[in-house]
Amino acid sequence: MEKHEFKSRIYSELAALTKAMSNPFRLQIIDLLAQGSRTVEEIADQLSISIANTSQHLQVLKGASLVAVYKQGHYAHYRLASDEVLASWHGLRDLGINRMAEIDRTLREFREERESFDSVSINELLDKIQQDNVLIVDVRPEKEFNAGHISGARSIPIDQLAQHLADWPQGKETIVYCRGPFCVFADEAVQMLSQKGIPVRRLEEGFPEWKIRHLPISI
Amino acid sequence: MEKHEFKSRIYSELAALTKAMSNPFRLQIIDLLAQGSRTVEEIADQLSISIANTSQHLQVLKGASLVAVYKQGHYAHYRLASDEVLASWHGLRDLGINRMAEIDRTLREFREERESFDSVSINELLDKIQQDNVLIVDVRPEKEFNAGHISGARSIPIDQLAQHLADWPQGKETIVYCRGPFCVFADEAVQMLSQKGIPVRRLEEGFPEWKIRHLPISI
DNA sequence: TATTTATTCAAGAAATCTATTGAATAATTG
DNA sequence: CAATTATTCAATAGATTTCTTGAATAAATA
Repeated sequence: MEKHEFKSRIYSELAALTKAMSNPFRLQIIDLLAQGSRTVEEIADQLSISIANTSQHLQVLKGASLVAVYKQGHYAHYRLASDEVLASWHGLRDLGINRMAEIDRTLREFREERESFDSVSINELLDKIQQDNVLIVDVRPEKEFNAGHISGARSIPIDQLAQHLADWPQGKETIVYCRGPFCVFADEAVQMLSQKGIPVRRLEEGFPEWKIRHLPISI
Repeated sequence: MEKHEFKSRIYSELAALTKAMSNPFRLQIIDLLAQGSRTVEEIADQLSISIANTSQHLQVLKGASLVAVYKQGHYAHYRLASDEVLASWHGLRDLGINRMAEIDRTLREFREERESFDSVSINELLDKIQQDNVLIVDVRPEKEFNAGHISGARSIPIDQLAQHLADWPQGKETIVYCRGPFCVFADEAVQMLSQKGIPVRRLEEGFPEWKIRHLPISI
C-alpha cells in the first residue's frame, strides 16, 4: 500500500467516525445512552423528534460502530458500543466546555437563572463524603437510579422533589446529581431547594462520569 | 432560558465543534500541528492539496477555536489552540484504532508490508530505558527534532538513514519513533533496518503522545 | 391467518460542505 | 512607490447531509 493511500484511508475512516458524532441529536443520543439502553421510541421522546428521524440517526451511529442494538420482541434496544465511546465523547465535550466561549456562556446563563452556578466537582464530593458531611440526592427518574447510582445516594426523582421539601434533613449540605453536566434536573432541584433556604449545590458531572472513574456505585 | 433551548444550543455548539474536526484533511492538519506551528504553505505541501483549500480548512478550524494563528512578515503561522485539542483528537483517534475494524485492517496491512507490525508502547519503552537496554532514534526531520524530542534520542532523519546503516551500534535493540501512530517514517525505518538484520521495532505512539504525558524531553 | 405494533427503508427537497478558480488583500522587497 | 509574495476571500458546481412523508418489514397478538 502506498504511503499516500494509507494516509488517505486512515484519516478518511477517522473523519467518518467523527462525522457520525457531529450532529446535535446524535450527541444527545450518546449522552442519553450513557445512562443505559433505550428503545427507539424512548429516544425519540427524549429528543422530541420523529421516530423515523431517530431511527436514521441511530443507523448512522450504528454504521460507525458507536452504538449496538439488540432486539427483543417488538423493541430494538440501543446501547453504547463501548466505554471508549463515552470517553471519547467526554473528551470532546470537555474541550467544548473549557474552550468554547459560547458554550460557557450558555451554561452560565442557564444556571444563573436557577441559582445553580456554583457546582461541586467529583473530587470535592469525594472529600465531603470522607468527612461524612454531605447528603447525596439522585434526581434522575427512578428507573435510572435502579440501574446504578452513586453509593449512599438517596433517590428523589425531580418530579417528586416538591413533596419532600417540608422535612428535609438538616445539618449537612445537599449535593444533587443527575445525568451529566448538561442534565437540567439537578439545576431545577437546586433552584427548588435553595428557594427553601436549604444549602445545596449540584455535582458538575453526573453518574456516567462517576461510574467511568470506577468510583463506588450501588445497584 | 427554556430547558429545550438550552439543550438545543449546547448540543448544537458541540456538534459544530465536532463537525470542524470531521474532515480527513482537517484531522491531518491537527496531527501535523501537534508537532509545532506551521505556515499555510507547509501544511498544503504536507497534505498535497492547494493553498486555497488549505486556507479554507484552516479557517474552519480557527472558527471552532481549534487552532490559533500569528502572523509574522509574509507568513501566517498556525498552531493548535491548546493541549486539550490534542487530547480530544487522541481520544477520537484511539477509539478509531481500537474499535473500527477498517482502521485496524489498514494499519495492519501497511505495517505488515514493512515488517513493522510488532510495535512497542510508551510504557514498554520506559521499561527498556530503565534497563538501559535501548537505542532510541528519532526519524523525523531535523527541524522537528530540534523543536523537542525524547530525552536521550538520537536524530537520524529518515532520508539520511541509509548513510548510517553500515556502522549501526550493536548490542541494544533499536526503537524508532516519529510523529504518532499514523506517521510512516518509523515504519520505513523499521523496514530498512530489519532488512540489514538490525533488531528494531517502532514506538506505537509518537513524540506528541510522549510530551503530553509529561515524560522527559529535551530541546 | 389477519391485525397490530415498533422499526426501518426509500424518495425527494432544502440546506450544508467541498474543491476549484481567479480576484483581493496586506506585508515585504527592489 | 511598484512589484512580489503568502494568504484570504468570493463565486460556483457537485457532493453530502438532513428532515419529512409514506410505504415496507418483521415480530407479537387476536
